[in-house]
Amino acid sequence: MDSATLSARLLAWYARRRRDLPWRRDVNPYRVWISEVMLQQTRVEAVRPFYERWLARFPDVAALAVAEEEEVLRYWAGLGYYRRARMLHAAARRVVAAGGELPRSRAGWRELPGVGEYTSAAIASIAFGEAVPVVDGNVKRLAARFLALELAADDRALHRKAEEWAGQLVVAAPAPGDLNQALMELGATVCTPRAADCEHCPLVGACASTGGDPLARPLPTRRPRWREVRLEHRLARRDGRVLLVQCRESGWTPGLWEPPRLAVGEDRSGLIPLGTVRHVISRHRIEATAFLDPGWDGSGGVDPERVPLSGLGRKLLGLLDRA
DNA sequence: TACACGTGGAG
DNA sequence: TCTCCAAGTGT
Repeated sequence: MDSATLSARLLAWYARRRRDLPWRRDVNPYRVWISEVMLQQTRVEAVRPFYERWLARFPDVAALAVAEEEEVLRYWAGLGYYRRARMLHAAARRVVAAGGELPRSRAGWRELPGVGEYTSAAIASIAFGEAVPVVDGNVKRLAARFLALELAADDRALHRKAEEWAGQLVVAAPAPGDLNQALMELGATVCTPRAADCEHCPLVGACASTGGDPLARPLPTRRPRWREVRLEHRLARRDGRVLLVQCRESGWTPGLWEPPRLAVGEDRSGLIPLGTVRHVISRHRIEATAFLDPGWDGSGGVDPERVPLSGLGRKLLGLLDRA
């Protein structure tokens, strides 16, 4: 089956089955940009509320550029991969400093911090109709199954094959942005990692995995080993304020806030064990024990509503509320 | 280049 | 409970 036919099938399926998502209403380059960055390695359902709040507070690139980083991070807190927010903010400031016009081409977008190979192609195709393929996890999975490629998800060879395959489809499509979104939508809803609903797939028959075992591809990747980490934190509260410190630039969640860690060997006399929380960051499994410091003099106190809390910080403060 | 970077949902 | 992994990017 030729690319034009496949593209037409995908577009027809997409027109019928596309989900109603906030960033698919009132499409403009800024909104597409925000949605694409939020969606990096993040599920649609997780993004939805963050996107709505963000757009209400930062409706355009100018509003984002003039905001303080602390507030930007507060609107991102809970979404994860916080570097995305800081790069988004830096990019907005750069755009505004250069006159306020957002780029109109893939190459222009690619120069902005936080906008890589995938995101530049997504924005250029969706917001400007540029016929460039997107290669995300969905497209790679679809390509592996459609072309019956015995390659692992993290294999660069699969990335190249997927780009080539999607490239043929997107140049054959009258609406490149919709074609790209159709591929990703298909991967997210019909041809998922753990299920393949071939009955409802517009590519059934043309796909090399039809009647076979689509779930066998792409091949499994090797996982990095978990690292167990034990931490101890000092918690204190006084007059509605709590003891918080800002995470270092070199840490897991730079710029975010959490209760300070107890150094190894630090004096624990006078501290009361509050409990333990578990938290996962990247490949680290953290077990954090909280100690209440009833003698805190209030110095360094922060209103927890006013700063972006790390996930671990949020869990630790939860122990404080129950104490 | 391999690795670091978050979080939460699904099975 | 546990593993996998989601519309990636930067170093």
